[in-house]
Amino acid sequence: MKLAYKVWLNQNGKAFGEGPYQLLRGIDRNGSLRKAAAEIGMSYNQAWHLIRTIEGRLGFPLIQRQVGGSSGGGSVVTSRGRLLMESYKVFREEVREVLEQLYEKHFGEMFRAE
Amino acid sequence: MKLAYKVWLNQNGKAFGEGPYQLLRGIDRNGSLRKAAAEIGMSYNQAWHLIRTIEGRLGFPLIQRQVGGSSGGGSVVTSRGRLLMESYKVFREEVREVLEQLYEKHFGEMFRAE
DNA sequence: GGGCGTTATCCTTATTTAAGGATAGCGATA
DNA sequence: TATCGCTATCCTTAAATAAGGATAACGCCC
Repeated sequence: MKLAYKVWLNQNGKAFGEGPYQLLRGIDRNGSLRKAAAEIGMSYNQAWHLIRTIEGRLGFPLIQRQVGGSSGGGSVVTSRGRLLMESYKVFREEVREVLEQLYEKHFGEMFRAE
Repeated sequence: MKLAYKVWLNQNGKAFGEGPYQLLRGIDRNGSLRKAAAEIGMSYNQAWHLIRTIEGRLGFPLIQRQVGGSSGGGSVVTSRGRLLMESYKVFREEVREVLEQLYEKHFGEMFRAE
């Protein structure tokens, strides 16, 4: 038995969460949405739709696109995107810690004896 | 913008969460799975499958069934079911409080100015 | 101007999950 | 023994979500 959870920002639907966070991290490392998606086992298709959708809900762009060019193009995380990404990074870690504590407090004993 | 989340116990899939909790509460009040389901807008079908599935995952019964009888039958929450229900009640409340605090801490400022 | 890899879309097909209808069986009680 | 409301299932349909193929456009660079 263990605790499971999902946490996300909501504004007319999911506006930011684990998926977008991982995607932004990958873009940051690779300079490419396509590569970032491949890296986390997500189809480019899905990744593209995801970023597009949540940008619409957030109301500001998370990445700056470069279509064409010597390397074919690429994407970089915007400053607001980076700010959100960094905040979420700390937030998710603190959430993880506190939820583990609460689980232990309320259910640890109940499910340890089995 | 606001925080959204789901928290549940997992053992070979969802083993307990908000849905089952509300269902147990309803059974406690009504003495009937059917009435409890109707009360929270869930079909009896779905409710029956839900209870059955999570009982399998938990490994112990949440309710005791009475098939037939003067009133047609009914269900009552078992003692272990009640224990789980009560623990979850407090757990979920503390989760709510702490997640609200963390959201405020990390995103309150970011999304207040808009 | 041709090549290349990326972004930008569209569209079709699976897969999963939700919804709901239908029906049998049960057993205390009147 | 007939009634009544509930549990126990099965089965079909609908809806939402995921998966993935296909293709156009773009623009630096050789």
